[in-house]
Amino acid sequence: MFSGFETYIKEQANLNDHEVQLMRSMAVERSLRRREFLLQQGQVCRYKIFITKGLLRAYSAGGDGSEHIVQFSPENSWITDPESLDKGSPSNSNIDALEPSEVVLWTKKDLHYLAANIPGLKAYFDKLISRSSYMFRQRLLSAISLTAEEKYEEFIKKFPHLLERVPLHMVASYLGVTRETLSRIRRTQLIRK
Amino acid sequence: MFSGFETYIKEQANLNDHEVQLMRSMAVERSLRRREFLLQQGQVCRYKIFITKGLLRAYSAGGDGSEHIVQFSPENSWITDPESLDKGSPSNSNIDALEPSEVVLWTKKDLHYLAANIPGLKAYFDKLISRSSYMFRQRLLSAISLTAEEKYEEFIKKFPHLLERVPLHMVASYLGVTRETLSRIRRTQLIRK
DNA sequence: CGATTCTTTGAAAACAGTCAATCTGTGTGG
DNA sequence: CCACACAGATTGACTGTTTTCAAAGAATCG
Repeated sequence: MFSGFETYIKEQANLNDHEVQLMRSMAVERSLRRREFLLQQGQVCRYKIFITKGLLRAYSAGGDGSEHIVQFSPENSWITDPESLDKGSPSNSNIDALEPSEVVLWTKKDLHYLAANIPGLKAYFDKLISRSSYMFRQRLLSAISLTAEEKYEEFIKKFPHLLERVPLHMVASYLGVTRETLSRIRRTQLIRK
Repeated sequence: MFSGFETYIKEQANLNDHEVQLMRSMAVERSLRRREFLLQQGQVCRYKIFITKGLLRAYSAGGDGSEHIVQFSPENSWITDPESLDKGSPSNSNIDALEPSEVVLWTKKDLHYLAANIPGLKAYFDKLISRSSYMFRQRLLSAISLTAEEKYEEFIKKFPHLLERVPLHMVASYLGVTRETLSRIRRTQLIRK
């Protein structure tokens, strides 16, 4: 529902009531069933999505059955394919719901209008982009510098709550290892104690 | 020299002469010797750096001798630690010159002033941040989904020119494999032909 | 030239992936 | 309420890849 978003955005950005109403007037609310898609590889991404409830993920699927998860997005976070949305190019990502979810979404056109007319929103989006860039840079560094076990421990520290909501084979896919390897890492950690 | 930057920025952003002069008035020009540092791990990053000539890199060093290269920046590109610059937090990156280089740099304070007073520059910086975010996202995906050999081939396709300017052990460090592994990948590629 | 940096190679060990089987818990339909 | 299907997690045996360590061969710079 929109009210969840309203609460959130008022904490994060400096918007007056009129500005929030403007956002509401362009927002689309959707409920998602588990496994429901909001974007599939090859399509052009048309929305920027805010999650008010539930859990979504963005992932890329290889020709074989392999899936590589780029992002988990729980309630009070955003998800989209920024490059596809921005350029109108075909996405190489899928976005789907891991839990029954509630989302609010806007089209690119409306976002442009909103950002151009609500300075506080523009500033907030700028901050979002920066943060996401820092995060990917940091995660890339981890990917090229840490062992599988270290990556797993970093994941636990950063997202302790996610571990309880996401099946382990998806954590493995997020870390870039197979589910079997992750399972063995967890076993040796148990044994060591 | 600044003139190299001036040529570049006039192509990339919509700046009038007065705006370019404003940028010049706040710019610091520096010549760098090979191996000279512009930032070392633990310091707060104070500059955003434009390279007019030469080649710089940003990398993170582990307690052992390991180095992990996050970015190469040749002439007509930017380098900094965005998060450290932005937040004033200690950087976990080093930035140094791989070739004798010429750079132009600005402090955070001056950049804010410039971006706030030159709309075209702000738009250009926004685009830079987006691009860098797309790049890291893509590179992360490659890091968790490709084999070492595929990553090497992707690197060659994306930066054919860099291969001639960067020692192979640094390419290895950028890809997240050891120099020995990269050497063996290259050998099997030769044999296959 | 001499020193340093860079690249390659070999052999052994550590690590991660694959394939196949089993085990667990959950939820659904009969 | 039970039986069964299904998704998730684990395990073993095996294979393949990457790292590590040590050494030596090229290339480059001053």
